[in-house]
Amino acid sequence: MATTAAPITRREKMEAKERAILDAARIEFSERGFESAKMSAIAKRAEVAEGTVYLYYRNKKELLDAVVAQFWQVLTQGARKATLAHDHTLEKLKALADFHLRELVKDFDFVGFTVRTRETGTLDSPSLNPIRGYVAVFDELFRQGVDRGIFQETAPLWVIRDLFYGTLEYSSRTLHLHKTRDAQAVTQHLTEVFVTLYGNTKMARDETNLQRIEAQLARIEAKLDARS
Amino acid sequence: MATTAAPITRREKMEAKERAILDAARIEFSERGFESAKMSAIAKRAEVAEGTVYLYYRNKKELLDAVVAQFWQVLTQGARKATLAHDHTLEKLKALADFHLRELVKDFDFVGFTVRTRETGTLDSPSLNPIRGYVAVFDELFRQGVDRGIFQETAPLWVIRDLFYGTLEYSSRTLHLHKTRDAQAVTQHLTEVFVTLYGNTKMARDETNLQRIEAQLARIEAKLDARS
DNA sequence: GCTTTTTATGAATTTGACTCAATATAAATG
DNA sequence: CATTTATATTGAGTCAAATTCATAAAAAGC
Repeated sequence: MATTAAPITRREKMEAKERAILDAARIEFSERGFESAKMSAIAKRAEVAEGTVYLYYRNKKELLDAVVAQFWQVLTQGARKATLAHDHTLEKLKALADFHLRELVKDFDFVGFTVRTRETGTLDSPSLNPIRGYVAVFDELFRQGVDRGIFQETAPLWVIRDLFYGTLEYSSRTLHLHKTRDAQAVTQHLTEVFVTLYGNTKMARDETNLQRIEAQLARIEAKLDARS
Repeated sequence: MATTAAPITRREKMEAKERAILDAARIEFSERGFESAKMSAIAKRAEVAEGTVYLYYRNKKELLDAVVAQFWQVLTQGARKATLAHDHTLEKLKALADFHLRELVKDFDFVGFTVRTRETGTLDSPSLNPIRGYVAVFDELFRQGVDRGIFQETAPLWVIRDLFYGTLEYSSRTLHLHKTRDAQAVTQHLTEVFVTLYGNTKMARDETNLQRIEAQLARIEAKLDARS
């Protein structure tokens, strides 16, 4: 037991310390915002000296980037889990929208932090990768919808994706400001938007229904005509 | 000449100084971003002493808020002008979307600055008023569309508004990152979205379809009646 | 002109991110 | 296990930049 229970290698120790710093930073940034957050406070919370923080993260901005990256990684797991709970593409989409909006409203500060990270990040900056991973959840979902014949790609995928995430991000802001407004109204509308705009089913169903009825009516009319 | 040309009152002098500081701040913030912008550099550019800046603006953050407010005021004027150039509601909407997206991509830094301002601002913080004024341009436009029978309010106005501005803001970010992508694809799609989602046309088409069927049924009914 | 009030100045203060020489801890070696 | 070597940690010290404030200049009032 002794040998297996306490095999605290040097690496494990450092990893634990890194996690402690990252956790402390997340709390400090969330509570006070980027500017007001003090590196000294983060160090104290993580129970390390101030200088130690700089052994793990080059500077304050890089520490924020790491916190933001972690946030999106956790979010990606949650999103995957939320969508997996459903079978139908549309239900998955609704679940993703609900999940995304709820999390953004809850951890609203991170929207601002993320914008800050994106600001400085270039196209290939690694700090954007976790966000790409998150965005991929939607992309896969939409592609699956296309494969299943539920969606049609009437515009470039990136345009559709920006409509989805853009609407949700902006809405999270107004929902955060106007606490009384109903988040359901947003996601409900957004799924309707997707059905109407990109959905094959409704249009197709309407059309075939119409055609079927008209054909039937024509047959009846012809029969009646023939009889007279 | 002398008396009329130089009636520089104390008030006018101060207002000129305030404008000089604001202009200097806008340039400095744009060029270097909020963190890297130096109050000393702003003071030097405005040709005042460092302490003077603090007579007009409480601190750096408040100076940024003032710059952001001015940005949205100027944007509002531009948006009004851009929409006035058209008669039809849909053309106005397209013009507003084009204008908005173009300006956001051009002065992309201000998207970040605005988020920062919104972060701290509460519901009644005066720094949000200029943004409200800007948003009103869209609201008026949409209402006009409803009045003219072009649009129907199938969802709360704020939901529709968030879809409009959210999509544009998020898209400005991706367009800024991926320079090759086409802004037209966004605004084009967005106007189509509005026609499809909130336009009366679809309903109208459904109506004529329905009328056609009803007419046919009426004919059949008449024939049946005639026979008996 | 002289006094009072308002506005401007920039040196001094303060704050907080970041550095680095000194120290502690762990691994390697014999 | 003692000794050397490598690695990790510390926190006092440096430095840059926001903010303050005693002092000076300018304007207004009389």
